Amino acid sequence: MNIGAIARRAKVSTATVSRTLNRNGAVRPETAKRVWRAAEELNYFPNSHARALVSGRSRLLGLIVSDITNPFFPELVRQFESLAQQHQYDLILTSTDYQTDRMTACLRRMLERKVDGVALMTSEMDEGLIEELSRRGVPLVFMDVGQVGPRMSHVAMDYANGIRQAVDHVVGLGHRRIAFVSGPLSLHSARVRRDAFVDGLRRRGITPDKKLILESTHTAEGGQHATEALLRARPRPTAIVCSNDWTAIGALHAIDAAGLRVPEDISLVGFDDTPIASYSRPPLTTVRMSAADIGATACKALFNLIEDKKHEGALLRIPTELVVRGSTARARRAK
Amino acid sequence: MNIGAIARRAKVSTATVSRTLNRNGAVRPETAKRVWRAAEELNYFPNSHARALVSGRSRLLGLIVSDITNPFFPELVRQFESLAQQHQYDLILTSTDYQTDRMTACLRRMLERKVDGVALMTSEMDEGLIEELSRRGVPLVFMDVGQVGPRMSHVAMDYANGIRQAVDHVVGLGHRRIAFVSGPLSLHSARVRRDAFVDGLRRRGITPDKKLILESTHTAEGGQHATEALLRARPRPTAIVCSNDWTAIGALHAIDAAGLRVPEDISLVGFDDTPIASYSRPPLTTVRMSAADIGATACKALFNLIEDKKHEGALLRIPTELVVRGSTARARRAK
DNA sequence: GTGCGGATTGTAAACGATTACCGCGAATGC
DNA sequence: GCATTCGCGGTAATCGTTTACAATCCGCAC
Repeated sequence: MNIGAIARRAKVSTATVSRTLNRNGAVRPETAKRVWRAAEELNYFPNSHARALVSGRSRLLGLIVSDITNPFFPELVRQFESLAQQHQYDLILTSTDYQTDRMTACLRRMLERKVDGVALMTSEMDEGLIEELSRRGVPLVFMDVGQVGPRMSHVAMDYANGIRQAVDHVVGLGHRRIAFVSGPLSLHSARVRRDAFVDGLRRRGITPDKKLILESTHTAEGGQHATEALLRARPRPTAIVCSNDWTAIGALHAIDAAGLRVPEDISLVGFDDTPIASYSRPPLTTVRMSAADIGATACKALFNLIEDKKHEGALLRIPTELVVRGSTARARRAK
Repeated sequence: MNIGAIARRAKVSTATVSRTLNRNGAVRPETAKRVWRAAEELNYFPNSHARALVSGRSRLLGLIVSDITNPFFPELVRQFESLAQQHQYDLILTSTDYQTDRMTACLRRMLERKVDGVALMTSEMDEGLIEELSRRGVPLVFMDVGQVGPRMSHVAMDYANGIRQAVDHVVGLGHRRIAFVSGPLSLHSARVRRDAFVDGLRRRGITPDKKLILESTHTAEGGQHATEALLRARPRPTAIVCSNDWTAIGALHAIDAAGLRVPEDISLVGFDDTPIASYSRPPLTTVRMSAADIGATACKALFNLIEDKKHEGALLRIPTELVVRGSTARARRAK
């Protein structure tokens, strides 16, 4: 069931079959009809490897994330895939699991598969292979951390602004002892947020207290442990900003376990606005960074790079927005 | 940078290069060394399309799910992908978004890409294309709904048993008016669970009350609405079994909004044991069906089918386990 | 009748690998 | 000393497309 079989059945050459099936080149309508019918009867499906081999384009897009299990990603992947599908592209999804060697393997396979473009949102990098991809003209879109260059776009998230919004919000509510539960500081994006927190506090005339800034793991467990530690501080913080919704959920548990209440005793702010934020109790005040937007933006950026002859990359900013729900409240008068 | 370039540089033929790089065929060590060095120097990466074209195998696996955004899937995908990666397979991920035409498109693309196997967990099906895949000898693994046959395995989840465990648990706690929030009954798996609920009740000598069985959407919103309706029933149910953790979360909200408490006033059971279950307040009693297990089982089943010469499919059962947490308690003495 | 041009269609060369088959020299057996 | 075997490596066919180029057909103007 290849193009040759169709050709025989329709009594034409393989060239004509190809022309018909791809609707390019001129084919007399009656000839075309014969070809279509033959293809139909033989249940023909084109072989994309053969196609890719000769055309040099695979209609394959690579998407590399660190961990699909992180609740932030599914919506991103969904949007990305949906757009890719609309444009008849297939998606190769890989996770690095936060390991550099897996990242290397991923990129290598992308190279071998001749993907038409790669979007990546991970902190692990393999500079060598990235450069190799770039050298071979493979369009790249970095999400989170990255650069802009020829055939290289960057979807940047405005973490700094988001955290600043969070800080302004709780400061505006009268809080002064404000804690921050950071993600692993090995991650660039975590450092950015931590720095933005410190900076946000200073802007409002508050001297950050090192003891109130804890490193954690971007998980509920991490948030829980960090918060347990924070609650032992004296005087206790009256507000906690978390670098992630799930750490906030963990914090919620720790606070609950300590017999305190959110938001009456302690205000809590999350980050990302994943689905859990609206369904925790109380619902989380959080900073929205739309994963769907990011996925869609990245995919479109990739298409632009693929089609654009000028090969100019772009810097695309994802805005953040403070979503006030029930986990923050006015600070109680200092005792 | 193809095999020919390496051949020239190492002053051998392309055949020798291929033999060296694939470590099959006999090549004198010194010749091999020259080839490796040339490959290294030229930064060579094999072209998988050319490979696939001649070998007929693509080292590509298709994974089709209905919606990656459903919190049950990420862990499944992660496990599947991880295993695939270990075996040097790449993953093409597609979502059907619950639409049959997207399913058709997905399967068609799998066919064109000559994937070595497809695993699918969706309710949408395209019998025609499935059969086409099967006819072409593509191994298939169905999760959830499906059949066993030549080159066709089925990873079956024991929904019925899971629901029965849930029912037994609440009945054991003294509940008699037990409600069930079902998923959309257009889904086979939802019907199975609903039927198992009815059956479980009967086994314990309780006549199911139609008014206490509501169809919903497998989302938090759905659970919330359904529960609001349930709470208006008189006498009120004292326990609610949900067909999904997120509907249970929605139920939790509805109950809270009504000024009632879980588990004191109403006991609540979820299903799946997604991460949210342990981090809701109270933590959900739920039926665990390990998504990780399912993903791993499916992937292994696929490998078996790919390697097995006998082409025998298998039926693999995923067990369920009741996880008792804080959302269920003894029924209060009937007033 | 001849020549021209546009519309169709065919021939064959890529694309980049794998591999069946063959050739050649050296080692081995007798 | 000759045949046989084995180790190594080259030649060329093959996988299923696309596409440059050439060939053919047809209508039409002269």
